[in-house]
Amino acid sequence: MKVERPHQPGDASAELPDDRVAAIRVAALRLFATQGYRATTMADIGAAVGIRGPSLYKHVSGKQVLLAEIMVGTMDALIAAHTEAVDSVDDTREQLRRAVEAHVRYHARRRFEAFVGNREIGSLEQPGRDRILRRRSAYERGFRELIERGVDEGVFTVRSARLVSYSILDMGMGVANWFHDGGEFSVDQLAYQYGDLALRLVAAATAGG
Amino acid sequence: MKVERPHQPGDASAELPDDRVAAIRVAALRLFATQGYRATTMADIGAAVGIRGPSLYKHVSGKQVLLAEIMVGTMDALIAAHTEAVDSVDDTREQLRRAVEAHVRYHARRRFEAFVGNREIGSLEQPGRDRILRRRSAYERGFRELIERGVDEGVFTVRSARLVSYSILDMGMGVANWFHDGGEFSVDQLAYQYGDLALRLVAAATAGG
DNA sequence: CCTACCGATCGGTAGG
DNA sequence: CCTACCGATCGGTAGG
Repeated sequence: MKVERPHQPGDASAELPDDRVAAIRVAALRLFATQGYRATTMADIGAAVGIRGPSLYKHVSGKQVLLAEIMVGTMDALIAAHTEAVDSVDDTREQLRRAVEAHVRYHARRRFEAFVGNREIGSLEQPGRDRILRRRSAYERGFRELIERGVDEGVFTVRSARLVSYSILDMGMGVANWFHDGGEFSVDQLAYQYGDLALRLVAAATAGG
Repeated sequence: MKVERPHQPGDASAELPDDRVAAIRVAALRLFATQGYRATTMADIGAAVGIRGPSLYKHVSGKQVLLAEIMVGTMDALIAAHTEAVDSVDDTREQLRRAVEAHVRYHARRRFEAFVGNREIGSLEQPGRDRILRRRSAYERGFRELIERGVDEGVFTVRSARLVSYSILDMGMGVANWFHDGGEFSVDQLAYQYGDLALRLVAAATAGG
Protein backbone atom coordinates (compact mmCIF):
# COMPACT_ATOMS: atom_id res chain seq x y z
CA MET A 1 0.00 0.00 0.00
CA LYS A 2 1.43 3.34 -1.08
CA VAL A 3 1.16 6.28 1.24
CA GLU A 4 1.29 9.85 -0.08
CA ARG A 5 3.98 11.50 1.93
CA PRO A 6 4.67 15.17 1.18
CA HIS A 7 8.06 16.68 1.94
CA GLN A 8 8.39 17.45 5.62
CA PRO A 9 9.41 20.95 6.76
CA GLY A 10 12.28 19.40 8.67
CA ASP A 11 13.75 17.88 5.51
CA ALA A 12 17.23 19.43 5.58
CA SER A 13 18.08 18.74 1.93
CA ALA A 14 15.16 20.88 0.76
CA GLU A 15 15.47 23.71 3.26
CA LEU A 16 19.21 24.17 3.63
CA PRO A 17 20.98 24.14 0.27
CA ASP A 18 24.63 23.38 0.90
CA ASP A 19 27.81 24.53 -0.81
CA ARG A 20 27.15 22.18 -3.68
CA VAL A 21 24.10 24.12 -4.75
CA ALA A 22 26.10 27.35 -4.70
CA ALA A 23 28.83 25.72 -6.79
CA ILE A 24 26.24 24.54 -9.30
CA ARG A 25 24.81 28.05 -9.59
CA VAL A 26 28.26 29.54 -10.15
CA ALA A 27 29.07 26.96 -12.80
CA ALA A 28 25.72 27.43 -14.52
CA LEU A 29 26.17 31.20 -14.50
CA ARG A 30 29.57 30.94 -16.13
CA LEU A 31 28.33 28.53 -18.78
CA PHE A 32 25.13 30.47 -19.49
CA ALA A 33 27.24 33.62 -19.89
CA THR A 34 29.87 32.12 -22.17
CA GLN A 35 27.80 29.64 -24.22
CA GLY A 36 24.24 30.84 -23.80
CA TYR A 37 21.41 29.20 -21.85
CA ARG A 38 20.15 27.00 -24.64
CA ALA A 39 23.61 25.88 -25.71
CA THR A 40 24.47 24.82 -22.16
CA THR A 41 23.51 21.26 -21.27
CA MET A 42 22.89 19.79 -17.84
CA ALA A 43 25.85 17.54 -18.60
CA ASP A 44 28.04 20.63 -19.08
CA ILE A 45 26.98 22.04 -15.73
CA GLY A 46 27.48 18.70 -14.03
CA ALA A 47 30.95 18.29 -15.51
CA ALA A 48 31.89 21.74 -14.21
CA VAL A 49 31.24 20.55 -10.64
CA GLY A 50 32.56 17.02 -11.11
CA ILE A 51 29.34 15.02 -11.45
CA ARG A 52 27.07 13.70 -14.22
CA GLY A 53 24.12 15.62 -15.57
CA PRO A 54 21.37 13.52 -13.98
CA SER A 55 22.99 13.86 -10.55
CA LEU A 56 22.27 17.58 -10.63
CA TYR A 57 18.62 16.81 -10.00
CA LYS A 58 19.48 15.83 -6.44
CA HIS A 59 20.41 19.49 -5.83
CA VAL A 60 18.38 21.62 -8.22
CA SER A 61 14.97 21.06 -9.72
CA GLY A 62 15.87 21.83 -13.32
CA LYS A 63 17.68 24.01 -15.81
CA GLN A 64 14.92 26.59 -16.11
CA VAL A 65 14.68 27.09 -12.35
CA LEU A 66 18.45 27.47 -12.24
CA LEU A 67 18.25 30.30 -14.76
CA ALA A 68 15.40 32.01 -12.93
CA GLU A 69 17.23 31.85 -9.59
CA ILE A 70 20.36 33.31 -11.13
CA MET A 71 18.51 36.17 -12.76
CA VAL A 72 16.40 37.03 -9.73
CA GLY A 73 19.51 36.98 -7.56
CA THR A 74 21.24 39.30 -10.01
CA MET A 75 18.46 41.87 -10.01
CA ASP A 76 18.05 41.75 -6.24
CA ALA A 77 21.75 42.39 -5.73
CA LEU A 78 21.70 45.25 -8.22
CA ILE A 79 18.67 46.85 -6.58
CA ALA A 80 20.20 46.44 -3.13
CA ALA A 81 23.38 48.18 -4.28
CA HIS A 82 21.30 50.99 -5.78
CA THR A 83 19.25 51.49 -2.63
CA GLU A 84 22.32 51.55 -0.44
CA ALA A 85 24.00 54.08 -2.73
CA VAL A 86 21.03 56.43 -2.79
CA ASP A 87 20.39 56.15 0.94
CA SER A 88 24.00 56.98 1.80
CA VAL A 89 23.64 60.69 0.97
CA ASP A 90 20.96 63.39 0.89
CA ASP A 91 22.05 65.66 -1.94
CA THR A 92 20.31 64.67 -5.19
CA ARG A 93 23.33 65.34 -7.37
CA GLU A 94 25.48 63.15 -5.13
CA GLN A 95 22.76 60.49 -5.04
CA LEU A 96 22.85 60.28 -8.82
CA ARG A 97 26.62 60.06 -8.81
CA ARG A 98 26.63 57.23 -6.30
CA ALA A 99 23.79 55.38 -8.01
CA VAL A 100 25.73 55.49 -11.29
CA GLU A 101 28.90 54.36 -9.53
CA ALA A 102 27.07 51.40 -8.01
CA HIS A 103 25.57 50.57 -11.40
CA VAL A 104 28.94 50.68 -13.16
CA ARG A 105 30.72 48.78 -10.40
CA TYR A 106 28.17 46.01 -10.66
CA HIS A 107 28.48 45.74 -14.42
CA ALA A 108 32.28 45.77 -14.29
CA ARG A 109 32.61 43.23 -11.47
CA ARG A 110 29.72 40.92 -12.28
CA ARG A 111 30.04 40.65 -16.00
CA PHE A 112 28.60 37.14 -16.22
CA GLU A 113 25.50 38.16 -14.31
CA ALA A 114 25.15 41.15 -16.62
CA PHE A 115 25.49 39.04 -19.77
CA VAL A 116 22.94 36.49 -18.68
CA GLY A 117 20.57 39.09 -17.24
CA ASN A 118 20.57 41.13 -20.44
CA ARG A 119 20.60 38.36 -23.00
CA GLU A 120 18.52 35.50 -21.59
CA ILE A 121 15.31 37.27 -20.65
CA GLY A 122 13.73 35.60 -23.64
CA SER A 123 14.86 32.20 -22.37
CA LEU A 124 12.90 32.68 -19.14
CA GLU A 125 9.49 31.06 -18.88
CA GLN A 126 6.71 32.41 -16.72
CA PRO A 127 6.43 33.27 -13.92
CA GLY A 128 10.19 33.87 -13.78
CA ARG A 129 10.08 36.30 -16.67
CA ASP A 130 7.56 38.59 -15.02
CA ARG A 131 9.48 38.51 -11.77
CA ILE A 132 12.52 39.81 -13.64
CA LEU A 133 10.62 42.39 -15.67
CA ARG A 134 9.07 43.82 -12.52
CA ARG A 135 12.49 44.20 -10.94
CA ARG A 136 13.92 45.81 -14.04
CA SER A 137 11.07 48.31 -14.14
CA ALA A 138 11.57 49.18 -10.51
CA TYR A 139 15.29 49.66 -11.05
CA GLU A 140 14.76 51.91 -14.05
CA ARG A 141 12.12 53.88 -12.17
CA GLY A 142 14.61 54.55 -9.40
CA PHE A 143 16.94 56.34 -11.82
CA ARG A 144 14.17 58.17 -13.61
CA GLU A 145 12.62 59.51 -10.41
CA LEU A 146 16.01 60.56 -9.12
CA ILE A 147 16.53 62.61 -12.24
CA GLU A 148 13.03 64.06 -12.05
CA ARG A 149 13.64 65.12 -8.48
CA GLY A 150 16.85 66.86 -9.52
CA VAL A 151 14.95 68.69 -12.25
CA ASP A 152 12.27 69.76 -9.74
CA GLU A 153 15.00 71.04 -7.44
CA GLY A 154 16.58 72.95 -10.30
CA VAL A 155 19.94 71.16 -10.08
CA PHE A 156 19.44 69.10 -13.29
CA THR A 157 18.37 70.32 -16.70
CA VAL A 158 17.07 67.68 -19.13
CA ARG A 159 14.63 67.57 -22.00
CA SER A 160 13.38 64.11 -21.03
CA ALA A 161 14.16 62.37 -17.75
CA ARG A 162 13.18 59.11 -19.38
CA LEU A 163 15.67 59.39 -22.23
CA VAL A 164 18.45 60.47 -19.90
CA SER A 165 17.76 57.69 -17.42
CA TYR A 166 17.81 55.11 -20.22
CA SER A 167 21.03 56.60 -21.53
CA ILE A 168 22.73 56.41 -18.15
CA LEU A 169 21.59 52.85 -17.58
CA ASP A 170 22.59 51.70 -21.06
CA MET A 171 26.05 53.22 -21.00
CA GLY A 172 26.72 51.63 -17.63
CA MET A 173 25.51 48.23 -18.79
CA GLY A 174 27.83 48.49 -21.77
CA VAL A 175 30.82 48.37 -19.43
CA ALA A 176 30.21 44.64 -19.02
CA ASN A 177 30.97 44.18 -22.72
CA TRP A 178 34.55 45.35 -22.65
CA PHE A 179 35.84 45.76 -19.11
CA HIS A 180 38.55 43.45 -17.82
CA ASP A 181 40.87 43.65 -14.85
CA GLY A 182 44.31 44.96 -15.64
CA GLY A 183 43.08 47.21 -18.44
CA GLU A 184 43.37 50.97 -18.79
CA PHE A 185 41.05 51.71 -15.86
CA SER A 186 40.36 50.19 -12.47
CA VAL A 187 36.77 49.60 -11.39
CA ASP A 188 36.97 52.64 -9.11
CA GLN A 189 38.30 54.89 -11.85
CA LEU A 190 35.63 53.66 -14.21
CA ALA A 191 32.84 54.23 -11.70
CA TYR A 192 34.02 57.77 -11.04
CA GLN A 193 34.33 58.67 -14.71
CA TYR A 194 30.89 57.32 -15.53
CA GLY A 195 29.56 59.30 -12.58
CA ASP A 196 31.02 62.40 -14.23
CA LEU A 197 29.52 61.49 -17.59
CA ALA A 198 26.09 61.02 -16.02
CA LEU A 199 26.34 64.44 -14.41
CA ARG A 200 27.18 65.88 -17.80
CA LEU A 201 24.03 64.32 -19.22
CA VAL A 202 21.89 66.05 -16.60
CA ALA A 203 23.91 69.26 -17.11
CA ALA A 204 25.14 69.37 -13.52
CA ALA A 205 28.61 70.64 -12.67
CA THR A 206 31.19 67.86 -12.19
CA ALA A 207 33.86 67.86 -9.49
CA GLY A 208 36.80 68.17 -11.87
CA GLY A 209 35.26 71.08 -13.79
CA MET B 1 31.11 7.40 -65.38
CA LYS B 2 30.80 10.36 -63.04
CA VAL B 3 32.15 13.71 -64.13
CA GLU B 4 33.08 16.41 -61.61
CA ARG B 5 31.20 19.47 -62.68
CA PRO B 6 31.73 22.62 -60.60
CA HIS B 7 29.08 25.34 -60.54
CA GLN B 8 29.28 27.45 -63.64
CA PRO B 9 29.53 31.25 -63.35
CA GLY B 10 26.47 31.54 -65.53
CA ASP B 11 24.33 29.53 -63.11
CA ALA B 12 21.52 31.99 -62.45
CA SER B 13 20.22 30.34 -59.29
CA ALA B 14 23.55 30.91 -57.54
CA GLU B 15 24.26 34.40 -58.86
CA LEU B 16 20.85 36.04 -58.82
CA PRO B 17 18.94 35.31 -55.62
CA ASP B 18 15.28 36.07 -56.24
CA ASP B 19 12.57 37.55 -54.04
CA ARG B 20 12.16 34.25 -52.25
CA VAL B 21 15.63 34.46 -50.78
CA ALA B 22 14.93 37.99 -49.54
CA ALA B 23 11.66 36.81 -47.99
CA ILE B 24 13.48 33.98 -46.25
CA ARG B 25 16.05 36.40 -44.83
CA VAL B 26 13.34 38.72 -43.55
CA ALA B 27 11.46 35.85 -41.92
CA ALA B 28 14.65 34.45 -40.39
CA LEU B 29 15.59 37.87 -39.04
CA ARG B 30 12.21 38.29 -37.36
CA LEU B 31 12.32 34.81 -35.83
CA PHE B 32 15.95 35.11 -34.71
CA ALA B 33 15.09 38.45 -33.07
CA THR B 34 11.94 37.28 -31.30
CA GLN B 35 12.86 33.69 -30.40
CA GLY B 36 16.62 33.60 -30.61
CA TYR B 37 18.80 31.86 -33.20
CA ARG B 38 19.00 28.52 -31.46
CA ALA B 39 15.30 28.42 -30.63
CA THR B 40 14.37 29.04 -34.25
CA THR B 41 14.06 25.94 -36.43
CA MET B 42 14.34 25.67 -40.17
CA ALA B 43 10.72 24.49 -40.06
CA ASP B 44 9.75 27.79 -38.38
CA ILE B 45 11.47 29.82 -41.08
CA GLY B 46 9.94 27.69 -43.81
CA ALA B 47 6.44 28.05 -42.33
CA ALA B 48 6.90 31.84 -42.27
CA VAL B 49 7.32 31.84 -46.05
CA GLY B 50 4.81 29.08 -46.78
CA ILE B 51 7.04 26.08 -47.37
CA ARG B 52 8.51 23.15 -45.40
CA GLY B 53 11.85 23.28 -43.68
CA PRO B 54 13.78 21.04 -46.09
CA SER B 55 12.62 23.13 -49.04
CA LEU B 56 14.61 26.08 -47.71
CA TYR B 57 17.78 24.32 -48.82
CA LYS B 58 16.86 25.03 -52.43
CA HIS B 59 17.34 28.76 -51.64
CA VAL B 60 19.85 29.02 -48.81
CA SER B 61 22.72 26.79 -47.83
CA GLY B 62 21.92 26.52 -44.13
CA LYS B 63 20.84 28.16 -40.93
CA GLN B 64 24.31 29.29 -39.92
CA VAL B 65 24.97 30.98 -43.27
CA LEU B 66 21.60 32.69 -42.98
CA LEU B 67 22.62 34.18 -39.63
CA ALA B 68 26.01 35.27 -40.95
CA GLU B 69 24.48 36.97 -43.98
CA ILE B 70 21.97 38.81 -41.82
CA MET B 71 24.62 40.04 -39.40
CA VAL B 72 27.11 41.10 -42.06
CA GLY B 73 24.34 42.93 -43.90
CA THR B 74 23.39 44.71 -40.67
CA MET B 75 26.90 45.93 -39.94
CA ASP B 76 27.50 47.00 -43.54
CA ALA B 77 24.31 49.07 -43.54
CA LEU B 78 25.22 50.65 -40.21
CA ILE B 79 28.73 51.53 -41.37
CA ALA B 80 27.38 52.93 -44.64
CA ALA B 81 24.96 55.18 -42.73
CA HIS B 82 27.80 56.32 -40.47
CA THR B 83 30.11 57.13 -43.37
CA GLU B 84 27.42 59.06 -45.19
CA ALA B 85 26.60 61.05 -42.04
CA VAL B 86 30.21 61.99 -41.36
CA ASP B 87 30.95 62.84 -45.00
CA SER B 88 27.95 65.15 -45.25
CA VAL B 89 29.57 67.95 -43.19
CA ASP B 90 33.03 69.31 -42.35
CA ASP B 91 32.62 70.64 -38.82
CA THR B 92 33.67 68.02 -36.26
CA ARG B 93 30.93 68.91 -33.80
CA GLU B 94 28.30 68.57 -36.51
CA GLN B 95 29.88 65.33 -37.71
CA LEU B 96 29.48 63.85 -34.26
CA ARG B 97 25.88 65.00 -34.09
CA ARG B 98 25.05 63.45 -37.45
CA ALA B 99 26.90 60.23 -36.68
CA VAL B 100 24.90 59.87 -33.46
CA GLU B 101 21.68 60.64 -35.28
CA ALA B 102 22.43 57.96 -37.88
CA HIS B 103 23.30 55.51 -35.11
CA VAL B 104 20.07 56.19 -33.20
CA ARG B 105 17.93 56.15 -36.33
CA TYR B 106 19.29 52.77 -37.24
CA HIS B 107 18.64 51.30 -33.81
CA ALA B 108 15.11 52.73 -33.66
CA ARG B 109 14.10 51.66 -37.17
CA ARG B 110 15.93 48.35 -37.43
CA ARG B 111 15.26 46.91 -34.02
CA PHE B 112 15.32 43.28 -35.16
CA GLU B 113 18.71 43.73 -36.79
CA ALA B 114 19.94 45.37 -33.59
CA PHE B 115 18.65 42.54 -31.38
CA VAL B 116 20.21 39.82 -33.48
CA GLY B 117 23.43 41.74 -34.07
CA ASN B 118 23.94 42.35 -30.37
CA ARG B 119 22.75 39.07 -28.95
CA GLU B 120 23.76 36.36 -31.42
CA ILE B 121 27.45 37.07 -31.88
CA GLY B 122 28.12 33.99 -29.78
CA SER B 123 25.93 31.93 -32.11
CA LEU B 124 28.15 32.77 -35.07
CA GLU B 125 30.76 30.25 -36.13
CA GLN B 126 33.98 31.15 -37.85
CA PRO B 127 34.74 32.81 -40.17
CA GLY B 128 31.47 34.72 -39.81
CA ARG B 129 32.25 35.78 -36.28
CA ASP B 130 35.54 37.43 -37.18
CA ARG B 131 33.93 39.19 -40.11
CA ILE B 132 31.44 40.74 -37.69
CA LEU B 133 34.00 41.58 -35.02
CA ARG B 134 36.16 43.36 -37.57
CA ARG B 135 33.22 45.48 -38.68
CA ARG B 136 32.25 46.31 -35.11
CA SER B 137 35.79 47.39 -34.32
CA ALA B 138 35.90 49.61 -37.37
CA TYR B 139 32.56 51.17 -36.45
CA GLU B 140 33.65 51.86 -32.88
CA ARG B 141 36.95 53.28 -34.11
CA GLY B 142 35.05 55.74 -36.30
CA PHE B 143 33.37 57.28 -33.27
CA ARG B 144 36.48 57.22 -31.12
CA GLU B 145 38.62 58.96 -33.74
CA LEU B 146 35.91 61.54 -34.35
CA ILE B 147 35.96 62.39 -30.65
CA GLU B 148 39.76 62.44 -30.56
CA ARG B 149 39.81 64.85 -33.48
CA GLY B 150 37.38 67.14 -31.67
CA VAL B 151 39.62 67.07 -28.62
CA ASP B 152 42.67 67.93 -30.75
CA GLU B 153 40.75 70.82 -32.26
CA GLY B 154 39.76 72.03 -28.81
CA VAL B 155 36.00 71.76 -29.42
CA PHE B 156 35.51 68.68 -27.21
CA THR B 157 36.69 68.12 -23.65
CA VAL B 158 36.80 64.52 -22.41
CA ARG B 159 38.86 62.53 -19.94
CA SER B 160 38.82 59.45 -22.15
CA ALA B 161 37.70 59.39 -25.77
CA ARG B 162 37.35 55.64 -25.48
CA LEU B 163 34.93 55.77 -22.56
CA VAL B 164 32.88 58.51 -24.14
CA SER B 165 32.69 56.74 -27.49
CA TYR B 166 31.54 53.54 -25.80
CA SER B 167 28.97 55.52 -23.83
CA ILE B 168 27.55 57.16 -26.93
CA LEU B 169 27.39 53.88 -28.80
CA ASP B 170 25.81 52.00 -25.89
CA MET B 171 23.12 54.57 -25.18
CA GLY B 172 22.15 54.64 -28.84
CA MET B 173 22.00 50.85 -29.05
CA GLY B 174 19.73 50.85 -26.03
CA VAL B 175 17.07 52.64 -28.04
CA ALA B 176 16.32 49.34 -29.79
CA ASN B 177 15.21 47.90 -26.44
CA TRP B 178 12.28 50.22 -25.86
CA PHE B 179 11.48 52.29 -28.95
CA HIS B 180 8.23 51.71 -30.75
CA ASP B 181 6.32 53.78 -33.30
CA GLY B 182 3.52 55.86 -31.85
CA GLY B 183 5.30 56.39 -28.55
CA GLU B 184 6.36 59.62 -26.87
CA PHE B 185 8.98 60.44 -29.49
CA SER B 186 9.31 60.08 -33.24
CA VAL B 187 12.51 58.67 -34.70
CA ASP B 188 13.57 62.18 -35.74
CA GLN B 189 12.94 63.63 -32.29
CA LEU B 190 14.82 60.78 -30.72
CA ALA B 191 17.80 61.16 -33.03
CA TYR B 192 18.01 64.89 -32.32
CA GLN B 193 17.80 64.47 -28.56
CA TYR B 194 20.46 61.78 -28.51
CA GLY B 195 22.61 64.07 -30.65
CA ASP B 196 22.25 66.68 -27.91
CA LEU B 197 23.10 64.17 -25.19
CA ALA B 198 26.22 63.09 -27.06
CA LEU B 199 27.33 66.71 -27.35
CA ARG B 200 26.83 67.06 -23.61
CA LEU B 201 29.11 64.07 -23.06
CA VAL B 202 31.90 65.72 -25.03
CA ALA B 203 31.11 69.02 -23.28
CA ALA B 204 30.26 70.83 -26.50
CA ALA B 205 27.54 73.48 -26.58
CA THR B 206 24.20 72.18 -27.87
CA ALA B 207 21.94 74.10 -30.20
CA GLY B 208 19.14 74.61 -27.70
CA GLY B 209 21.47 76.05 -25.02
C1' DC C 1 25.91 9.83 -7.38
C1' DC C 2 25.70 6.50 -11.19
C1' DT C 3 24.11 4.04 -15.77
C1' DA C 4 20.47 3.16 -18.78
C1' DC C 5 16.97 5.02 -21.09
C1' DC C 6 12.71 7.59 -22.68
C1' DG C 7 10.52 10.91 -25.54
C1' DA C 8 11.08 14.75 -28.09
C1' DT C 9 13.55 17.88 -31.12
C1' DC C 10 16.36 19.36 -34.87
C1' DG C 11 19.62 20.36 -39.01
C1' DG C 12 20.30 18.49 -42.98
C1' DT C 13 20.07 14.69 -46.86
C1' DA C 14 17.89 11.34 -50.14
C1' DG C 15 15.10 10.76 -53.67
C1' DG C 16 11.60 11.85 -55.87
C1' DC D 1 8.67 21.78 -53.21
C1' DC D 2 7.43 17.48 -50.87
C1' DT D 3 7.72 13.17 -47.56
C1' DA D 4 10.61 10.04 -45.29
C1' DC D 5 14.36 9.62 -42.73
C1' DC D 6 19.15 9.77 -40.61
C1' DG D 7 22.16 10.85 -36.91
C1' DA D 8 22.84 13.45 -33.15
C1' DT D 9 21.44 15.98 -29.07
C1' DC D 10 19.12 16.93 -24.85
C1' DG D 11 16.15 17.51 -20.40
C1' DG D 12 14.58 14.73 -17.31
C1' DT D 13 13.19 10.00 -15.05
C1' DA D 14 13.81 5.16 -13.30
C1' DG D 15 15.97 2.42 -10.36
C1' DG D 16 19.45 1.33 -8.16
